[in-house]
Parts: sequence; C-alpha cells; structure tokens
Amino acid sequence: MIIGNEPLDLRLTLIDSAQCFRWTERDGRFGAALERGPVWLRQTDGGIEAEGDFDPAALRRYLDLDRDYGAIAAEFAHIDQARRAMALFPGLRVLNQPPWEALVCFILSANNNVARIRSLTDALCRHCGADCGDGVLYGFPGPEALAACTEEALRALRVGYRAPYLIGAARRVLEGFSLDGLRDMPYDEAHARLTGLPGVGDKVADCVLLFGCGHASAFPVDVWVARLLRDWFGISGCSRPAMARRARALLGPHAGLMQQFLFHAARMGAIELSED
DNA sequence: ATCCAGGACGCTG
DNA sequence: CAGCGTCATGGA
Repeated sequence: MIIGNEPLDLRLTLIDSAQCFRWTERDGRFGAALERGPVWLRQTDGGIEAEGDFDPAALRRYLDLDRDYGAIAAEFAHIDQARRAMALFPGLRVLNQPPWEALVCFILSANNNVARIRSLTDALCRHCGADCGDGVLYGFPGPEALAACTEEALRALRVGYRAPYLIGAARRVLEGFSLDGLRDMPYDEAHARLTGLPGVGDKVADCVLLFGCGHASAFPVDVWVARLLRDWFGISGCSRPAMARRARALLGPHAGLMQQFLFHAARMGAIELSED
C-alpha cells in the first residue's frame, strides 16, 4: 500500500545518513523488521509503497512523514549556511526510532565508523533478535534479550569494549529507567538522565534524544559537525558540549533536524572544510 | 605500520 | 573543570 507521497529519499534517509543502522537494501527495496514484523519500502511514482506487517500511522511517524519540512526550511531561511545545507538534500528526514534502538546503536557508535556500526547492529540482531524466517530480517533485541547476554558472547560479536556498556544499559532499563519518559521531559533533564547510563556521554545522549525521543533541538557534535561548526559558523575554541550549546542557541528548537543536514553535507564532502 | 571512525571513561593537574 | 591516555576493531 502507498503510505504517503511526501518528499522522502529512502536510501539517503534509511542508510546513507547514518542515523539508523539496521535497514538493508535488496534490489531497490529497503527492509527492516520493525516492532510488528518485517517491512519493505519502495519508491514508486505514486509515493512510498510499503509491504509487510506494520501500522501505517506508526510507519509514517517513524519516517517523519507528518512533519512539514518546507516549514522547517522556512525557519532557517535567514541563516545562509543552514538554508544551503538543507537545500543540498531534499528527501532527507530525521527518523523517529524506538528510543531503545537508538540507545543501543549509538552506544555501539562510539569511536567507530558507520560501516562497522551497521555490521555490529546486524550481528546483534542476528544473535538475539527475533527471527522473521526469511533469513534476511531480524527484529531488534529488547533489553531483556541483551541483559541475558554474557559479556563474552557480545565480545564474540566484535563489539569490543562496548560489551559491558550494552549489558549495563540494558539492566538499567530493566530496573526501571524509563526511556519513554525522556520524550516528555525538558531537554536538559532528559540529557542529564541519559548520560547517567553506561556508555552514554554528551554526544550519544544527543543522538538518542534526537533520533529516538522526539527532541528536535538535540544537537549531536561529532568530528564532522565540529569541523563544520568551526568553518561555516565560526563556532570553535571550546569543548564539544559547549559547541553544541552554541549551535542550539543559534539554530533554535529544530537545531537537531538541521544538524542532520549539516552532518551529511560535511561527511559527503559537499562543503569545503579545512584541516584540523 | 599508522591513522581514523557519529566517543566514553577514569585519572591527573 | 579541563586535559589526556586508554579502550577493541577493521578498513584506508
């Protein structure tokens, strides 16, 4: 069925933009096992076509199809560099992922590259996620499944020193740490709570808030965004968290959405950045 | 071989 | 609070 015809570039949003690491492409279709089961997406002339087991409204929300990106662009129209970055990638959207998935994937992301984050995420899903039976798609393991893993088993998947972080975070969630509660909490409080989890520093916390908790102002600053803030916005000479604060103050309540366009522009070499 | 990757953590000033 | 070494892993 067609779930919408809003601007959405599936490959860019689900795979290339590195905000999510568990979609796979098979001959022009993009698949993942979401909460209800396997889903395959495809671009057609009539819009985005989806097959599989899903709730259409939930899938639209996951893909952020209900947000007016034209209005977002208008918000940044007066900031030259921001407007240009957004114009570079029409069809890029910021996903609304389950917070647990964002938490696990971005704990894995620490000091790691995108290809390996994707590889580790896949290994984790195959090891203890729900088997869809097609040999391709696996569900994302919940905190119960992850907490039940031994550190040795996770290290065997090549997650390295992140193994105890994953188990520790899973246990905290099982003990009552509410990921869903972060959504309706002020940004500062939600961020502070997240950084109390093992393996979660300022940057990973911002990724979880932006990609999994609906905090559109959360502004992750990695190496690429740091270079870009320096060269495009003159924000430099301070720590990464301080850079994030200044960027949020400059870009406003949807700063995080813009961050995704800036990140991708920097990473793709679409803008000129000087050496460190 | 050395450096880098969507960093976090623990220890020292 | 800031600075710095360390932590696995694999590709360039």
